[in-house]
Amino acid sequence: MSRPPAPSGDDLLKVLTALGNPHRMRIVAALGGGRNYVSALAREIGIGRPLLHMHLQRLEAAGLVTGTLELAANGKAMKYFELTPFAYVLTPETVAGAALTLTTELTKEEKTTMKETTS
Amino acid sequence: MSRPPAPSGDDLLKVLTALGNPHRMRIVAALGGGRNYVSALAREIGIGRPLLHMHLQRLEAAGLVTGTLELAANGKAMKYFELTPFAYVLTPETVAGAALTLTTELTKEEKTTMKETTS
DNA sequence: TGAACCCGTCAAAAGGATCTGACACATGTC
DNA sequence: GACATGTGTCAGATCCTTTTGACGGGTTCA
Repeated sequence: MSRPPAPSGDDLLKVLTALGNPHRMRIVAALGGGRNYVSALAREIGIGRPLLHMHLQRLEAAGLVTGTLELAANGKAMKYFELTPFAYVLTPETVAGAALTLTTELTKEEKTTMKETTS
Repeated sequence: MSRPPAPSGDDLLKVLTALGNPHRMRIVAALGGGRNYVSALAREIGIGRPLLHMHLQRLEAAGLVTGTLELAANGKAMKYFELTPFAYVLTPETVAGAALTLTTELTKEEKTTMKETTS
């Protein structure tokens, strides 16, 4: 009876767009072997460091990985990333449930209204 | 012990990019209430018919929905879409496993090589 | 001081996804 | 025939994502 908590629509959307990319899937795979720092990861996967930086940001924003800036013994600052243990189930029901709480895709009128109201 | 079959990397990628879109999540939600035809769906969701057509194509290409062109009693041809019962589990392990079989993201050299070989 | 590492950010180019407004075709009804 | 319904497709505009190269900063070690 213990069911995983139903994610909000926006959260699930962030997770799906985060994982829906070959590079980011490979990053998850690479981090499966253990934590690693950015430059080493870039070499391992074979992409540039600024590019990897952006992908890691996206994964972290979705809550799938965690970055920690640490000072190594030699004094160098290194940012280690590791996997967050996540578990999402994708079925018509879970997707439909999440879709109900989506706040995205507002019409242009709604957007301008929100800007006016917020400002 | 019965484990859902591990999807290939390309398949999972298609599913993730298909579901990682607010409109398509809402389409899945709408089809959860039962099958429907394109024009009615477009009105229900509130988007244009050509746009919905494209989104349905993407969902069908990912194997999440199925379309059937039927002749209604009045002789009109109507395309009904319905949900395919799918179930994907997203964990670091499943993603990592799928990433190993990714064929996308070839380097430019590989791409040109394939073109030459294929032609 | 220069080299070799590490970190981050930025602007601009390139590519892909999304969206819209036409168009063409068919059918049944007023 | 005109109209409302359904189907599909297309070109072009637009927007978001991805990618690259060039910066800036920091630390150790020879």
